[in-house]
Amino acid sequence: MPRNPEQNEQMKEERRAAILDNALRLFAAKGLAATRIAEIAKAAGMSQGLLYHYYRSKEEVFTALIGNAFTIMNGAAAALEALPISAAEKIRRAVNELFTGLERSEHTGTYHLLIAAASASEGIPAEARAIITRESRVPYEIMARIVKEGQVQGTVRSGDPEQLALLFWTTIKGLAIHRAANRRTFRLPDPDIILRMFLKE
Amino acid sequence: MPRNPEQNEQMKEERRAAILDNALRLFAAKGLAATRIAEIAKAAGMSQGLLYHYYRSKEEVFTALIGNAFTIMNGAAAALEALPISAAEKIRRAVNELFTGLERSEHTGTYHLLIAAASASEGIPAEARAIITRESRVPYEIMARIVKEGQVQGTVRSGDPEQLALLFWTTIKGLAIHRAANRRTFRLPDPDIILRMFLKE
DNA sequence: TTATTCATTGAATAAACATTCAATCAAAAT
DNA sequence: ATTTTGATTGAATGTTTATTCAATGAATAA
Repeated sequence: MPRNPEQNEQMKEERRAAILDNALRLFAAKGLAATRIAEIAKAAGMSQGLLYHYYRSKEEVFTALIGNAFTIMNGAAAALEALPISAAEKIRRAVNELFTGLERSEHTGTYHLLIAAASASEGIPAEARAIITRESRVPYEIMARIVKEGQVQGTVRSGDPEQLALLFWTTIKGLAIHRAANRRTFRLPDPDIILRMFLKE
Repeated sequence: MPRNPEQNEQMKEERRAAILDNALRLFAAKGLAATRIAEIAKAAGMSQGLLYHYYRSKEEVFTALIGNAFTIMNGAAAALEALPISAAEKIRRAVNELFTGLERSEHTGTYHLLIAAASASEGIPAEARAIITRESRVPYEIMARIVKEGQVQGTVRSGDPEQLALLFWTTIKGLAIHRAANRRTFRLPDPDIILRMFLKE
């Protein structure tokens, strides 16, 4: 409809966003193979044909989402690491912010679920697999550095930093997945229980 | 080939087992929708037609696996609870046995992954969903009782037993999924780190 | 007005796949 | 030997679904 260059560009962005938002929800809930292009298009309020005007295939939509997921997650992790606060405080804040994201049903929680499912799944697009291989270590590495820093500062428990970082993220993943499976009844546990694994008391 | 009644029955059991074993691996790796009946049949060493002689549909195979998963997991949890040992010892043993299962790539680990993915996924067969709804609380309830028992015995940390049980299982789930996504590089962390969440030191 | 440019649609196409089925085959019973 | 029984096969069927495409519409430029 619009030909005004700026408006046009903005509408295209909105279309793209509508596709990605709805695809994220559907892919996270049902997986790549079980999600129908027709569903995504309908949920995004457009015809199937138009969706193909914006993305070349279902796989391309999926891959775009995987890219976004890591941009957001790894960006947040990097921002956390850069904060001018103690390592122990970084860990506390990480748990609290991740919990807040899960509680509010923000995209973040859904992204976590998408990544967890995609990482474990064979048969995802090669490009998506490449992104996962390249990016998925980042949060673990960042958390391992924070742990090491905290051990130097004397506030974080001793133990292999990589193991502690692994447990940090797998615990979060486990909660995100459990929440997805139990949206109705899910209540977040006390963050202090998790922090016990990492912080001296 | 065989008409001898016992041999016949045994071969049928082997066929069924071959179907279920291979379907478990494939469903856990790719999900229900992305797994092809042709793949399962080929992996199980039989024609597609024969598979339909044993199960009416792909969904029926899937549902059978979900049933088995809970039979095994909930049975193991119940057996653990019944052991004549202290609550703290039960928790230690649970972590160790689950870790052993994960380490050895036994079925148990794959079942955990299957259940985690299936629970979070919409679009699984109604009967499978019903089994999940009915059975999935069991391990949480058992662990909550063990925690409560341990709190009475003074060896388990204070805190809402249900929250502690939730964290116990979501942490295990998170590790199982991470392992599935990183078979090559995965190394189990020190069990004591997890036990810190639950046991007094 | 008319022409042009793209977003947009919905139906057509073609491939993938679950499921069915008619035909074998091998053992055991007669 | 012949018949019966049930496992087994592989090709045929029909449905579902991703993808393509020819046609439409709406805004600007000429």
